[in-house]
Amino acid sequence: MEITTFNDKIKITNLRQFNIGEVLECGQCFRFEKLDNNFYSLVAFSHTLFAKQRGDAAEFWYENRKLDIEEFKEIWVDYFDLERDYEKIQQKIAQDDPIMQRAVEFAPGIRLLNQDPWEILLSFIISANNRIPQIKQVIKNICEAYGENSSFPTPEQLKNVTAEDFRVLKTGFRDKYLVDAVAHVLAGNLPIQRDESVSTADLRERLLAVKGIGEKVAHCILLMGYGRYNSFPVDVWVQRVMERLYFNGEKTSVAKIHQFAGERWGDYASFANQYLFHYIRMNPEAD
DNA sequence: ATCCAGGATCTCC
DNA sequence: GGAGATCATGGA
Repeated sequence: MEITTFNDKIKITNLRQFNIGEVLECGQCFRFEKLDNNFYSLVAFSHTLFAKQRGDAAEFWYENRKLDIEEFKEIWVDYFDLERDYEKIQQKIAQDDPIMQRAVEFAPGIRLLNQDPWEILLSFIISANNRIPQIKQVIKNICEAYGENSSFPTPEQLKNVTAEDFRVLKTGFRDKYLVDAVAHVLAGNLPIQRDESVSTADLRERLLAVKGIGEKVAHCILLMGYGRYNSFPVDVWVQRVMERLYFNGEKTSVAKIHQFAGERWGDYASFANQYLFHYIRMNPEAD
């Protein structure tokens, strides 16, 4: 991977295991728009980034100002998880596993984004029993209503927002859950930056104490917000693909699926989860 | 029109 | 622990 700059853009060549479309559309993030094939805009850290890819080369730039190499390395290399060896991960999880091999080969350009825990917290509360286009719309509504320049609002900025206020933004029955999440963060019950000194078990307990966060959403937040890669969210899709392809079509409890994922994939379970989720969602009849 | 969505909660057993 | 009803919203 080589990073260079030209005009006011960043150019990366020799990109491996990275596809901007697969990264953004595999269900892990919500603030992005597809502008054309292999051409997207996305919002993170109060910045709108444009990204265009062709083969193993990609360009990244801002709309109104220069994106230099220092800033790209400071912010976006970590965000896109570009320093992790995904070739090794893919080999490891797909070894002696033809099912996982197919899932990886279907979208080998997936990367697990390092996203803001606070934004992920609210986003995945909103995701419960919801569709992705609607999740995106609700998050956009919240950003435009309370964020500075339509960036994701801070806990402070949501301090006095009521359930009724959220309801206007089309959150539906999740309005009170969002109020509770804001309160938990403002009370200091939940760290809103990645803090490796807090154990995953402790974080999980703290998350489950928030109304609207159950087992599945907690795993999503641990995975995408806090980077705890042994997390394994089990939604209807993952349950379906696990039962069909790993449990011989038999109905299986979430606890048993967690045990299986932990034993088979360990600290790479989250990567396996993301490949599987995207694979079954794009190929509902897959075997 | 009825069903359903990357679920969670409440109730009841 | 598990089964069933309910929860807003909007698209098919």
